[in-house]
Amino acid sequence: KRKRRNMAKQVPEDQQIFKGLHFYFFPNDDKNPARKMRIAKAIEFGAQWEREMNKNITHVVVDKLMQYPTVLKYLKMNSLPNSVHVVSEIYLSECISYHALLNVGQPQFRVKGYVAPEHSDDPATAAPTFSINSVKPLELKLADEKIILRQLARQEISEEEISLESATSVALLLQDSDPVEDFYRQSPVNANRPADPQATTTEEFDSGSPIMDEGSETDSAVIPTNQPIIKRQDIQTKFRCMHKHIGDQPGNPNAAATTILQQMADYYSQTGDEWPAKAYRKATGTLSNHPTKVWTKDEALALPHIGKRLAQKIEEIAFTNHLRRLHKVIAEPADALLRTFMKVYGAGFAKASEWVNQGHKTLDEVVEKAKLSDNQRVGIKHYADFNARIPREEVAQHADIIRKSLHKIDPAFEVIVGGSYRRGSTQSGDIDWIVTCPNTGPAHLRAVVIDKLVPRLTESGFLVASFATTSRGSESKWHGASCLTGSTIWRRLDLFLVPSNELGAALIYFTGDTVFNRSLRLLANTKGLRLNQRGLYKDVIRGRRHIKSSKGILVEAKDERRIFEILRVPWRPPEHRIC
DNA sequence: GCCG
DNA sequence: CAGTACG
DNA sequence: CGGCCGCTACTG
Repeated sequence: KRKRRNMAKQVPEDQQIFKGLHFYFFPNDDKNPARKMRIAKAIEFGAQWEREMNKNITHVVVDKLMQYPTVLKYLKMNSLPNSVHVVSEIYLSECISYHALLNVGQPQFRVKGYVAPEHSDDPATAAPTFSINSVKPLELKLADEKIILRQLARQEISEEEISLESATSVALLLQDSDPVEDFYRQSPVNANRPADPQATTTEEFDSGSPIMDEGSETDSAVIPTNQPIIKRQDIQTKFRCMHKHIGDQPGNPNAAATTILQQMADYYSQTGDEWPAKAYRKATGTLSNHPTKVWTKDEALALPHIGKRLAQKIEEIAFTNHLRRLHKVIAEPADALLRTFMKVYGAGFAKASEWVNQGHKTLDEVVEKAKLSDNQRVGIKHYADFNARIPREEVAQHADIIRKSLHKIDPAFEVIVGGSYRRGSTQSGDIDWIVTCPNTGPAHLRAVVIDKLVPRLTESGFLVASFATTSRGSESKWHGASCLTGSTIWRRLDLFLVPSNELGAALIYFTGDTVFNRSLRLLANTKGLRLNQRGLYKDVIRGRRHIKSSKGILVEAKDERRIFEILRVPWRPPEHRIC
C-alpha cells in the first residue's frame, strides 16, 4: 500500500467510490474555489488527482463551460485514448450523490464537442470498478442500499432492525409502489375527501427531487431512469414520526452539520424568529437520522426539510467543518445576554428582550430593578437549579415520594413518569408525571391530587414552589418544583392529571419528544384527523374565529398503540421517539 | 428556514 | 388578550 | 404567498 501524499481526509473505504481512479481536471488546478472543492471531494471519495497528463489517468473531468476541443488544444493532442473517460464536472457530484459510479456515457455528463468512443473501451486499461457502468440506476441504488446497511451494522443496530429496514426499502424500490394511493385508501376517515388526482401523479412524487426543482433539462443532471428511486420519498415518510429516532448517535457521520445547524436554530430563536429556528431544527433532525455523511448540496437537497439554502450550508460544513454565517452571527455579545435571560423560567423572548432593552446586564440587576412576576422571581432565584440536568436516579427518587404519598390517599391511583425519563434518558431537564386512576374522571382526580396530594407534599417540604395550578373545568395540571430532603437543589416538576379513558393520548403527549408530537399531529391533520393530549378526533371543523366549531368525534384516546395504528405510524417505543 |  | 409554558 | 401542533393550558 502506498502512502498518500495528500493528507486530505477521506471517507471510509467502502464509500470510496472513486478508489483506484485517476482524475485529471480541466483546468487542472484548484485556483477556482468551486473546482477546488470538487477536487477535494474527488480525493475524499478515493480518487487520485493527477497533476500531469499521464497514462494512469482514467477520467478527464472538464469544467462545465469548457469544450472538448479546448482541452485537446491545451494538451496539444489530437485526441485522448479511448480508455480515458471524458466527463463533465457534473459527473462527480452525481456519483457522490448516488454513492456509486454512474455510467459515464449518460448524456448529461457529456462534454461539449466530445464524442464518446463506441464501446471500444480497452477492458485491460479500464478500471475494474467500471463493470458497474453497465448496470441500471435501480441496481445502483440497491448497491447503495447495501452500503447503508453495512454502515448500520457498524453502528450496532439490531439485526432485526436492519432486515426490517432493508426489506421495506427494497420492497418500496421494487414495486412500482403506490404508497400515496395506500395513504389515501387506507385512511379511515378520508372517504369523504376525494383523493386529489394530482397527488398520485409522478409530478407529486417528483416534487421531492432535488433535480426537478432546478429547472432546465439541458444542464440539470437528470437521470431519466431514476424516477422510481425518487418515488421512494412518498408523502408520509416525510413525517419524522414515521421513522425510528434514537437521538444523536456517538458516531453520527453528520455530527458537524447537526451541531452547527442546531446553533443556527438557537440563534434564530434568540432573535425571535421562531420559524426559521424550527426549520433549522427540523433539518437537524433529518441529518442526525441520516446514516451516511452528506457531502454535496444535491445530496442534501434530496432529504426532507432541507431546501436549497440549507443544502448549500450543509455542503459548506461538510467541506470546511464550519459555517461562516454562524461565526459572523454568534460573535454578537448582545445575544449572550438575551439567551441568559430567556432561560429564566417564566420569561420568554418578549420579557428577556425587555430586560435587555432596559439595560440590565445581569440577573441580579434584573431582580433589583425590574418588575417581576412571582414565577419569574423564583425562576431567577433558582436559575441554576432549573437549568441543571437531573440524573435518572434522582427522578426515580422523586417518583417514590409522590407515589407513596398518593397511595396513602388512594392505592388505586397510578403514577407514570413521562417526558425524557420515559424515553430512557439518563438525565432529564425536569420531572414529568402522569397521574391517573381506573374509571376516574377529572373531578375526582383533581380532588385527590390538587386538593389533597399537593397540599400534603407542600407541607412536608417536598414541593417547594407552585407555578401553575389547574383552575376550572376538566383539564388538570400542576406545575411547580420539588426538593429532596437533604438537598438544596430545586427541580421542575409537572403533574398531568389524566382520566383513564384518555391515557393513550396523554401518554403520547407527555412522552414526546416535542418534535415527535408535532410531527404526529401534523400527520394526523393530513388525514383529516386532529390529535391533542386528550385524544384523536375526526370531523373536526376548524372554527373561524369566534364562530361555533365542532370539537369533532373522538376516534381513540385510551390506547396509545391504537392511535399509532389509526395514523398508520409504525409503533415507536418511547426510546425511539427522540427526534 | 421549508413546503405546498 | 399576549406571553409563556408543556410534550 | 401563507402555514408551520394543540378549538393545548395557565397567568396577569
